[in-house]
Amino acid sequence: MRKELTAKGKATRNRIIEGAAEVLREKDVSVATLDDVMARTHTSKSQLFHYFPEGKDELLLAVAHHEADQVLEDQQPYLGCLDSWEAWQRWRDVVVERYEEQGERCPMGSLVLHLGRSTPGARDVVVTLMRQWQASLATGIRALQTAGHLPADLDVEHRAAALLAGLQGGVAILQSTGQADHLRAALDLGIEDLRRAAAA
Amino acid sequence: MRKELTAKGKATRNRIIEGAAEVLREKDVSVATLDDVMARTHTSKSQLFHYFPEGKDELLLAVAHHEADQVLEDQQPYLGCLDSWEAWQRWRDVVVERYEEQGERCPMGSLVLHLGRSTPGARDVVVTLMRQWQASLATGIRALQTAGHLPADLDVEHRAAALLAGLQGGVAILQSTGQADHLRAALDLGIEDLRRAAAA
DNA sequence: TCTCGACTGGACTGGCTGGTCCAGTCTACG
DNA sequence: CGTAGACTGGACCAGCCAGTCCAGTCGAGA
Repeated sequence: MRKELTAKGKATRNRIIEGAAEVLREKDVSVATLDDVMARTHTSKSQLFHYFPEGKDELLLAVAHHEADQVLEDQQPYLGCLDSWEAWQRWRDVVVERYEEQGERCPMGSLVLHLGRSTPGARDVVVTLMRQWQASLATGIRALQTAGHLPADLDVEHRAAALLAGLQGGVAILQSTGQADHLRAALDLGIEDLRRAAAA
Repeated sequence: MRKELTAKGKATRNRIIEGAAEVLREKDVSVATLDDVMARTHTSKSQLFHYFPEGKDELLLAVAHHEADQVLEDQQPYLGCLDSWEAWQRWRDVVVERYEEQGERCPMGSLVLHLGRSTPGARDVVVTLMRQWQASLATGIRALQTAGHLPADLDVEHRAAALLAGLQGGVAILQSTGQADHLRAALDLGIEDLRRAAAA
């Protein structure tokens, strides 16, 4: 990642990343080849290695970063303002819709799984993503607290963690079985239980 | 899968499956090769293709079946008798322990992800596994109902689905980040909320 | 206009790996 | 025994694919 990238160079680099992301949304990492990326982005091998000297893994890592950003962005503006029960409901709908549409393909998941521990920094992408995600949920819960909808002694982080786990699991099951029931159940009951905690 | 397998043949076939399972517990599917399996099981290529004429995918599918059985078996006898709050707690402990020990490697997950839609029957393995898993949880919740610990009008399947999602998500996060916090949070809050439903 | 270095094209290579083939051994059974 | 067919060994093949190399082109700044 040198600085000496021309505007043109930067554009090409981005085109490669985005093209690769598209490819990975269609086929699994283990099946996707550099040739696929080349075809999609109208670039040659030398360009790929020009912008990603470390080779495939470096490109894949860049794509992972790109996709991680995308994941959170796709939930906006809802994820950013979870300050009422209605807002939570809307967020739930968006999440369900997004992942139902995405279907079984999960670039992030397979990407990081594939890079694994071999590539330093791969794990960090997920760790950061999860932290940010959970932080957003926690912020939402706190917003409910300050609005007086939830008791102040609620263990916010614990709740947020469980909710995120349910969401992730729902998505995982959706991806491996094709059924969204679990995702819906996890989110609905997660929110419902939050409400119940309010009553308690 | 012909019938004409000698006792010796069966033994070899099983040795291959179990050896392959071991290999996949150490390295990802996309990295594991038939040579790895050969080395581990002291077999030759011709044997692999003798017992799995369809090649690698057929072997992998057999391993997936094997692993799916293993997953549920590892939770016994606890998963089978969730008839008291203490039993649920013990089950929780076993699950957490099992997956913490297993660490980031998840043969089932990557296996099915890798086989994907290309191999018919691959998805069925997960679907069946999830159904059985959820059924066991549902049975446990019903046991609590009949014991009078939970109200009779509780939506059992819905609860079981959400719990399973939380569990799966916790495992997924554990595997991709190395932290078991989410798994613990999901199970603890899942059970706690069940209890709260009892009070309601 | 000249020049340097960023940028691009595409042929080539080397290793890996799934899969094939055939020759040889063992074993259940008549 | 003997033999058919299950079982085993390992050499060999072919395709794929990441990565290399070099010969160019383009463009910004002196």
